[in-house]
Amino acid sequence: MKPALFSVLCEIKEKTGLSIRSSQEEEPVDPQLMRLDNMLLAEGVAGPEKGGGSAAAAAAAAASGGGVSPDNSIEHSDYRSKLAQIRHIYHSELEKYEQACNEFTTHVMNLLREQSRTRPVAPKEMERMVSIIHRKFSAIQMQLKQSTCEAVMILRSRFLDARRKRRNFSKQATEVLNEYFYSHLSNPYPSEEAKEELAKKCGITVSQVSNWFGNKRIRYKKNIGKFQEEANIYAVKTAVSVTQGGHSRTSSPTPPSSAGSGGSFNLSGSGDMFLGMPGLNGDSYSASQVRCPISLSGTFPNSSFSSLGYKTSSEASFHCFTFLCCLQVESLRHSMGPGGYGDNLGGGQMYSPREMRANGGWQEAVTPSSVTSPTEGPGSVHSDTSN
DNA sequence: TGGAATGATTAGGA
DNA sequence: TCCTAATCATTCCA
Repeated sequence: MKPALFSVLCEIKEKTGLSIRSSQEEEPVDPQLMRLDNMLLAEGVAGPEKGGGSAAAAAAAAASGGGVSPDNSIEHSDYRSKLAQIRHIYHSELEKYEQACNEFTTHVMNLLREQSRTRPVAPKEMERMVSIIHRKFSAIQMQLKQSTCEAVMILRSRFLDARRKRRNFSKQATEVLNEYFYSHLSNPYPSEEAKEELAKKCGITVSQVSNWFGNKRIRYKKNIGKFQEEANIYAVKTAVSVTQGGHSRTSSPTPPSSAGSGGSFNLSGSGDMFLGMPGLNGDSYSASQVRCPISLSGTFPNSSFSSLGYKTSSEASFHCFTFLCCLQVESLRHSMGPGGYGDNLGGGQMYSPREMRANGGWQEAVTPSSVTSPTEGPGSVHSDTSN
């Protein structure tokens, strides 16, 4: 009687909702769980340990776009160790979770088996019970994954924040950048090649060079007066370096189209601008170059002259002025003759359309005030032939 | 220690 | 993609 009753009960159970419910249990994989899994995999927390942390660190470094600083390796190792810590905690928690899940499932299965002696427990019912337990545990697993992801994100943001810490460029680097800036004041938009050259010379990245020029342009434009003295110093420096090292070139300047004028960027010589040889940007005489002899007297600290090898400011002024007179003649010669500056700029050696646009905007805002001399007279030179 | 200087980041535009 | 302009965050210096 008992077995017969048992089998009938089983049959009834089969026919009722149980079968329906079991079909409903075939749920698709949770998309959120998938996202978390993917993220943990990408961050190197889940999946194979090999290269995970370093790959993520490298990715973070690449994302920041910063240069290679000596501290980078320290920061990377710090990031890696923290990530490894998170990974370790995650895996140990995951292990605990799996263990608990298995233990609980076994426990419930045992209970059901025991109960099956007194009431009908179908295999499907057992399966259903197991899946319910697994679902409950997967919710916990999701929480674990979520908090792990959060931890990684926090670590990452901290790592990137730390990378924001800046170091001032070396004096020499700033000097090089300023030299370029003031010698190309009419168009302070270095080409890609010039940026690379500057970056190499300064020991910084190209993007840092771009940042520097971006900041410099803005700050110069905002406060031209403040930068006037600096501009003068660099103009004289450049003039001196050219006159002292290249008088022969001054007396017989290389035509703008000649080899070497546009192709290579020579910072130390900086002859590009003064010798009627456009630099990489096709620059000719810029505002700063023209301004040089105008505001020399009175505005220069004596130290800047002595450091350049002059005894007095008037000596430097004279030297510079004489030089610019030669320049002026050359300028006229080039602008009138075929293959002069017009040709050169038209050829657009290093001018990109963007640069031309930007240049226009720059000159509109900057050139008038910087070219205008406060002291009109014999020493006053208006030779902005770059326009 | 506060303000200036400066490198980096971000949003929006062309 | 590069630029400007604004802003942030850090470093430097009197």
